[in-house]
Amino acid sequence: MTRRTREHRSAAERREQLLDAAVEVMREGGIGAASTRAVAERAGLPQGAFHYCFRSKDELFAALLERELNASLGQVWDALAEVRDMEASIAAALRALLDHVRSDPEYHLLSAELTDMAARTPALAHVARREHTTYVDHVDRMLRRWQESGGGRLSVDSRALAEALVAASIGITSAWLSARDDEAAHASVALFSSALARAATP
Amino acid sequence: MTRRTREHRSAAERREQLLDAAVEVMREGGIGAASTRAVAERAGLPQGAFHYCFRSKDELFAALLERELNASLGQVWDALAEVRDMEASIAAALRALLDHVRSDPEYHLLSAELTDMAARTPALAHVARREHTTYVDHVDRMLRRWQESGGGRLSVDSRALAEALVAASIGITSAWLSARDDEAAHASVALFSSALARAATP
DNA sequence: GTCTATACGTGGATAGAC
DNA sequence: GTCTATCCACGTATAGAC
Repeated sequence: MTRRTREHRSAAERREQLLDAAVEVMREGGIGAASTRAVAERAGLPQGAFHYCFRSKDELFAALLERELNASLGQVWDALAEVRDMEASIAAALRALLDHVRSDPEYHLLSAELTDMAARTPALAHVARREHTTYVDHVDRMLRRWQESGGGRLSVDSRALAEALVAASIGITSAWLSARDDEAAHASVALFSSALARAATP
Repeated sequence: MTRRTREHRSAAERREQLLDAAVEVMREGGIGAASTRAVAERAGLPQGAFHYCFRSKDELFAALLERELNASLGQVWDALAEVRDMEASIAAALRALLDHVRSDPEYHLLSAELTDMAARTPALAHVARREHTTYVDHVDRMLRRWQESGGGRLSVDSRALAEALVAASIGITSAWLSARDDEAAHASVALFSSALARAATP
């Protein structure tokens, strides 16, 4: 006497369920692996369910970008505001990020793929843009907080430094994902921390 | 009296023709758009032609990676060896790279996508790795040439600096592709040039 | 070598029963 | 809201004619 019908769930819940499933599938096989069938099956739903949660596959991608790209990688930068020594705090942030990437490469590979896709798709380009701006804003805020709470004074524009820190973190991440060279990555972290901290503080 | 049969070309030529077509198609629609049909059609060949030039689509991807990822972006770094002022020469290289990206964003978007794909695919991961290493090697060589030809002495390991320069260039490129913010990109170029040059020379 | 035709699978999306 | 069945377009690959 198995139950033939599924629990009744709200559309919103179903959407989340499908988005989670989409991430799982994509982590393993990239964006290309995320067919509506594969995603629905992973979510434990029949394929038809897909289309009363999302009008189309494109709609799922849009929702996914909104949800995932804003996923808080930001917190690795929070230490910036707290530690007094700029070099040490940059190094800590970059190392934390690198640890995160090394512990979950598939996710970061996916994240890169999603960013690419957003940048290429006219209808989604604004998401890529906004996400990047938000990220830089956050780092900028941490830098200004550090300054205001008496850590010291920056000799460069805080936003320019934030932009460079974000670029450095993307570069280190992406280099590691290609080469998987721990030593090289740590050397880059050290060099960037020392160089940027010295350039940014008097 | 139109000709019914096509010129007879060597398999090698056909392969190049298909690879060129694949790049064109992918520039416009990303990797996903490159079906064997689309590629063959773009090359002006019947779809069946695909399979006596490449055993499978995977084989085309492998060939494409070998050909495109080694495509010489390297030359933008050649100035490193020639200019005496380290900060100026780093800035020149990064600016040249940025100009290249701005003049052909689709190609660089594709390049990023190909790198991602290579990193994710076990059978191709070594290509991603080798390509990155080759790139860093090249920058490293330029730095040592600069040193040997009397430009000055580096106070850091040349390879570590090369690694950081490559990471910086990837980060700046990728940030620009997402945000399309010229001002931010130029600010990053300036900051990296000044910070890294000062850290690397006594 | 070159091309046509075709087999066969997969994917997105819909109609309509429950 | 939930699910099944199905349509149709597209994708890869192959067989075999020329």
